[in-house]
Amino acid sequence: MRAGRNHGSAEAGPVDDALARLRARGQRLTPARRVVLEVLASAKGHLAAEDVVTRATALQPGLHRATIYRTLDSLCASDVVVHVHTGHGATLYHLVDHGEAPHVHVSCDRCGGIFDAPSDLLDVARERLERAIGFRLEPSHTALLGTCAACLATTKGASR
Amino acid sequence: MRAGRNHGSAEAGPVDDALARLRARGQRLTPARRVVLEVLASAKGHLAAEDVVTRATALQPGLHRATIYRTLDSLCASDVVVHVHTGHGATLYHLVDHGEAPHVHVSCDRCGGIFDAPSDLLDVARERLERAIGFRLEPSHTALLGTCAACLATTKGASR
DNA sequence: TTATGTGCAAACTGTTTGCGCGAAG
DNA sequence: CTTCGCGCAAACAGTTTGCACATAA
Repeated sequence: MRAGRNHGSAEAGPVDDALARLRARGQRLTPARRVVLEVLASAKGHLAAEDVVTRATALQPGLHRATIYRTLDSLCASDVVVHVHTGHGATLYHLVDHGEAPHVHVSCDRCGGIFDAPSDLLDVARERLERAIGFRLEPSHTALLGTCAACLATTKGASR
Repeated sequence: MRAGRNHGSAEAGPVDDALARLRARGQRLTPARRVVLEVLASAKGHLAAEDVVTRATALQPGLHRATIYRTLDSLCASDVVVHVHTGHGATLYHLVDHGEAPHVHVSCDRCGGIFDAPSDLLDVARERLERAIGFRLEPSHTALLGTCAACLATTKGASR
């Protein structure tokens, strides 16, 4: 019998799971946080703070921009949510899914698409940096930039 | 007899060298561009656009912010200057030094410091990405994030 | 009851844009 | 002379902050 998607705490769903971890941290359990977590959980992907604002205020009108930024901040501080810098303006957020392998993010310069890559993608680089200059690389904190396959195909033939 | 710093076009200095390449591109040769190139050349490092604004307007008062952003843009388009996204707000610019090996940038989350790493640091990652999802990685377009040796030392003992 | 989160308005950083004048080629 | 760059003001995106009030614990 394989565990399937049975991980984290007690099969309660990612939101309740996250809420539980928040409470364990001594954090307050507010409607705003619940909503933000729900948005992140249902998005199943990477959202910019502004996207979270849009979706969260749709679920709960009156919820303020600033609150959401602060909420995302505190959720990150509690390791319930992680953020990725993309190089293009917006920081992306997503729920930490226990049981899901952490991954590295890759972003296309042209279409802005975000792609997931295996978490060990930067293992070699990490070790080299550590050894060479004592730098501790945080592989999933930055999205790597480049051009995705689809965009490359679009430009096929044009050298530049 | 070794070439020493004798590279690029005719030992004219990086600025004139860049200006020559600009002209070759059919680009106009304006005071603003000259000044921006001088700032970048003398900085010998990575400058945020705002830093360039400060230094350039010091050299030539009246030079406008917007002009500098546009200038940096066009210099990048002409491959005379390159930019790096750091994840923290500001994009960094530096002159393309012919003869100098291109390098990857690494940035410390805590102190914001920028460090150079060998250009082949991401070779493995680049090949894996290409093979796996056809993604063409641009290794020097993003700064990798993490914690530098100095900042790690500062926190020595504190687990978090 | 009390520390902590929230709503609101406003500021702030980094960057872009439309417009008309001016200067490089 | 014509095209391209420049100065200016203004807007823009993304995010942060100070303050007073509300509320989870």
